[in-house]
Parts: sequence; C-alpha cells; structure tokens
Amino acid sequence: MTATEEDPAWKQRAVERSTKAAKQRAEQRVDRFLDAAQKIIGAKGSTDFTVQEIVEESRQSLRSFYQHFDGKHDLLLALFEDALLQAAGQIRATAALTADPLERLGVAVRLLFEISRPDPSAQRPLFTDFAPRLLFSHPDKVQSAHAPLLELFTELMGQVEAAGRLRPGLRPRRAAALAMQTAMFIAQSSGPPEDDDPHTLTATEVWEFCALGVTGR
Amino acid sequence: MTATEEDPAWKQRAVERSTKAAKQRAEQRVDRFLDAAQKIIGAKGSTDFTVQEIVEESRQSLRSFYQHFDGKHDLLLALFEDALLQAAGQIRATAALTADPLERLGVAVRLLFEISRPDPSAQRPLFTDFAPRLLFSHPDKVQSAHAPLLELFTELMGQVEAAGRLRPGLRPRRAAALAMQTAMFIAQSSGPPEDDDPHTLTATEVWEFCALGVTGR
DNA sequence: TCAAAAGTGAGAATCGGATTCTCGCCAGAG
DNA sequence: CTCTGGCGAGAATCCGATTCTCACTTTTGA
Repeated sequence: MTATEEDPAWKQRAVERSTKAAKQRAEQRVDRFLDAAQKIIGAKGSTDFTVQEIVEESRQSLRSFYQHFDGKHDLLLALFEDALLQAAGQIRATAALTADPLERLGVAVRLLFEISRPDPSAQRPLFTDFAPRLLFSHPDKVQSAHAPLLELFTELMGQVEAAGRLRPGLRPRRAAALAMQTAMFIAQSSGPPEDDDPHTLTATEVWEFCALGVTGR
Repeated sequence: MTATEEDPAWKQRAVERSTKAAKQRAEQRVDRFLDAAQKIIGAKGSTDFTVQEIVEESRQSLRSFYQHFDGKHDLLLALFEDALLQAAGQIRATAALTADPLERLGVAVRLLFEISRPDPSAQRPLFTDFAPRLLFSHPDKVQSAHAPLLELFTELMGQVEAAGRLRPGLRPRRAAALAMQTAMFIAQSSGPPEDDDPHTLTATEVWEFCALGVTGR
C-alpha cells in the first residue's frame, strides 16, 4: 500500500497521473459532506451536530465519512478554515472600497468584529463557535487557519505604514496580529448584536481602541 | 426538603442551625473534589481529566460527586472561578506595589497576560484552558466568573482616570473590559513563554498597545 | 475484456465517558 | 433506638464517535 519512499520519481509521477481521477471523485464526496454540514448548521443555527446527521444529510455512509475525514474534528477544521477564508475575502472586498488606508483598516476591523460575534441569526455559519473546540484539540491548526486573515490585515497595516500613520517601531505584522485578535476575541466574548446591555462593547469602541494602539494617535 | 417560603423565620433559623454542620461537611467534600482536580491537573499538566479520576483521587464516590456537582461542567466552572479569583488577588497585590497609576495598570496588564498564557510548567492550573469549553457550554457563567478581574481593572482604570490620563470620553469600565480581554485572549492564542518564535507577541507589546488605546497617548 | 483492488452503503458492534441507579451501610437528629 | 439522609461500590444506561462486517459497484491495470 505504501511504498513511496524508495520509489523513483518517474514511478511516482505515473501513479499520480493515474490517481488524479480518483482524487477528484474523493473531493466531490468531501464537498458533499461539507455542504451537508453547512446546511445543517444553517438549519439548526448551531454547530452542535452529530456525525450521523451529516451522513444522512449528505446521503452517504459512515464508512465513507471516515474514509475521507480523520474524524469529526477534521470536518470541523475544514469548515473553520473555509469560513475564515471566506471572511477574509469578504473583508478584503469591502475594505477595498475605502480609499484612506487608516479608514480602510477601520472598516476591516469593524467588519471582522461584527462577523466574529456570535449571531444566531447570521446565515454565515458562526465560525467562531468552532474556534473554542478546535483551540483545545488542535491549537496549531487554528493558528494556520488564521493565516489568510492575518495576511489580509498585514497588508492593510502595511498600507497604513506606507501612509506614515503607523506608530514608529511597530512592525505591520505585529500590529496586524494585535488588531485582528483583539477584534475577534472581544467579539466572541461580547454578546449578540441586538443585546443592548450597556456593558457590551461595540464595533466602533473596539476600533477606536485599536486605532490608537496602532497609530499611537 | 424545600419548604422555606411559608415557614416562619424562627423555624428557618432552627433548621439552619441544625443544618450548619451538614453544610460544613458538604463543603469539605466539595473541597476534596476540587483539590483532587487541582492535583490531577497539576500532575498531568492537562485539564483533560475524567470524572472517574477525580473520584478516585479524592477517595470518594461517583454517587457523591453528582450529589455535590451538577456535572463535570460544574466542577470545571468552580475551578475556573477560583482560578480567576486567585489571579485577581495576585494581580491586585502585585500592582499595589507600584505608585504611578498608569504604570500600575501596566503591571497588571502584563501580569494578566503572563498568567493567561498556556504554560505547561505553571503549577497554577492553566485556567484559560477552561474558558474555551465553558465559553461554549455556559457563556453567561464565564462572564460572571470574569467579574472579579473586571472589578479590579475597573478600579485601576478609575485611578488612571483620576490622574487625568484616561482618554476623554472613555468610561473606566469599558476601558477595563477592553484592556482585560485583550490581554487575556491574546495571551491564549499566543504560544508558551519560552517559545521564541518571532511571531509570538510579548507582554510588553500588548501593554503598549493597550496603553495607547486607553490613554490616547 | 477480465480479475483483482479500492470504494461504498447499510447497519451492527465497540468504545470511551458522563450520568443514573441500586444496594446496603453508617452516623447524626429526634 | 429508630429513622432519614448522605455515602461508597459498582453495575447499568446513554450518547456519540469510531470501527468493523458484508455484499455490491466501480475503477484500475495487465
């Protein structure tokens, strides 16, 4: 089954060629599982589903599920990564509409904050719900799932720096990590949007805080 | 068992007297469970224990465990609250040694950051490990467990305000929430202290960030 | 084109852990 | 002294994830 280590490159390539089709089929099945999960999450508004449910919704089998995923956590991780990727895309697109670099960063931070807060009514899967569980089981993976977002914020921060608005001595990547994590985590611990409890922090407050921390005024 | 509503006060007092002993016995048992949990956590350096283990370590019984706790989550919650309470105490004591209000706040923020990061070698249970799981199962309880810390930071922030160093328009309680959550959550997602990966944020960086966000320079 | 190999569905079996339940036993309250 | 509630021991139950079995298709490779 596994004899890859000593095989010469040409053989590996041959195998790869003849494997491509199978790979595609597999991906298609994986997607069906992923879609089913999305659907269920959307339907019940919670990320607390059972592997059985996924299997039934996707009209496949447990057998097949474990053929394609390492386990439930693996499925969660896939959803999580995907959600962050989409979020990054959405934020990037929205931010691009603003010309001023600092204000553009502000748009991004506020949007990230809004996206990250647990909102039962959002159809976008509450992707922050995954974080806690994954943070426990696979902290390293979570880290890498954050990569696209960190990338985006680093870019934005770089533009702020280019405009001479970044606090001296602060590297864009660090600033990006600070702002991003602040927005995401504070959002998580604050209540849902409609909650007008005066203790709840708002997107604007968080942004003001970050802005000062980033620009030094 | 519960007939408190219509009973006259004298009877309640009588009952209370005869109940006090039992209550103390119960508390002692609860403590034994808590201590056992602490010990196990310290021993295996992980918060991933089994109710059975607790029962065995404490030389009590499952029967008794569920007599005193609502379930495992209840035990975790108790540990969590206790850890935060102790942390608040430690931070308060340490901060008190510094005279300047702003610098005092800085001491507190940096210390909170250090305490909050996942350090396998700390004997004080990695209390932030609980947060994720609890945040999922009982977000409201987590909120209230944070209370003592929020209290402390609000005090410190009030002193900063009294010294005229607080950014105008920022209420001490909000500022406290921002700084506190920033320190705690960023600590969680950054690696352990000895990890000298250049991507890892440091206590000082976090404090500088907070300081600017709080004072507005 | 054919036979071995790999993938799949259906669903039973296993496993790990939390939570409950069943028996007695024992100490303290009356 | 008796009665009641708390307790230890440990079996029983529950829930979900993960594995395994079996019969059947499809894909692959000579």
